[in-house]
Amino acid sequence: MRLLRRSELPVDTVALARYLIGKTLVRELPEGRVSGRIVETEAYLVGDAAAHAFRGLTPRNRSLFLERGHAYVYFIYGNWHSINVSGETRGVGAGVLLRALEPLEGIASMRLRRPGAEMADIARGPGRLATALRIDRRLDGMDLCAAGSLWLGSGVKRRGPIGVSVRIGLSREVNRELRFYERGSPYVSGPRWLSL
DNA sequence: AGTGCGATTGACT
DNA sequence: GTCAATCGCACTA
Repeated sequence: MRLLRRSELPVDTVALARYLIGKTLVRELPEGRVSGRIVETEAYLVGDAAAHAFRGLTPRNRSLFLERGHAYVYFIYGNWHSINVSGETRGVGAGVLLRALEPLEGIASMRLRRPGAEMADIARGPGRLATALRIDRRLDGMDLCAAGSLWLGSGVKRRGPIGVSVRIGLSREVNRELRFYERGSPYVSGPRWLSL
């Protein structure tokens, strides 16, 4: 597993959302490395009414406007964090929501933060993923293409077919098929019929 | 200054 | 399957 270079990331948010399936998200913690294989993503595009960047740059969403490959971490529902990877050039607000991981390294560490969770549930869902990797707003704006406490790594296994569906949990733009997932993976979130 | 709600989760029926 | 929890942020006035 090696650090992905920014030049390897597609210069298009939809292409990036597909590209990230099968790649890894790596978190370096004092107790050791925690990592997982990305199995589910959603793209949030320019002009997309469901996107946090839709109404322009604000203090909260500014990381979405960074050069592709930076982290946008936000706090939601008073309890959870979610992480996006910015997807366009500097000044353009778009990103890829990371929705689920297949745990690879540091599973014991993840379990400490996800007590009682079944293996498949440890990082299934954006809030759970962030909890498992101890991701919070302090990591907002971090360059994921640089060695540090959070970074994107190359793929570690052969990739299965990628499925496409509508995005989960939205009240706007509900028909756009911008969710991508690894078919057959037990680590993918959402209702089963969405992941066939 | 006040209001409404959200890219969710976990507990409970 | 249903639903409350919980609070930062954007928007209105």
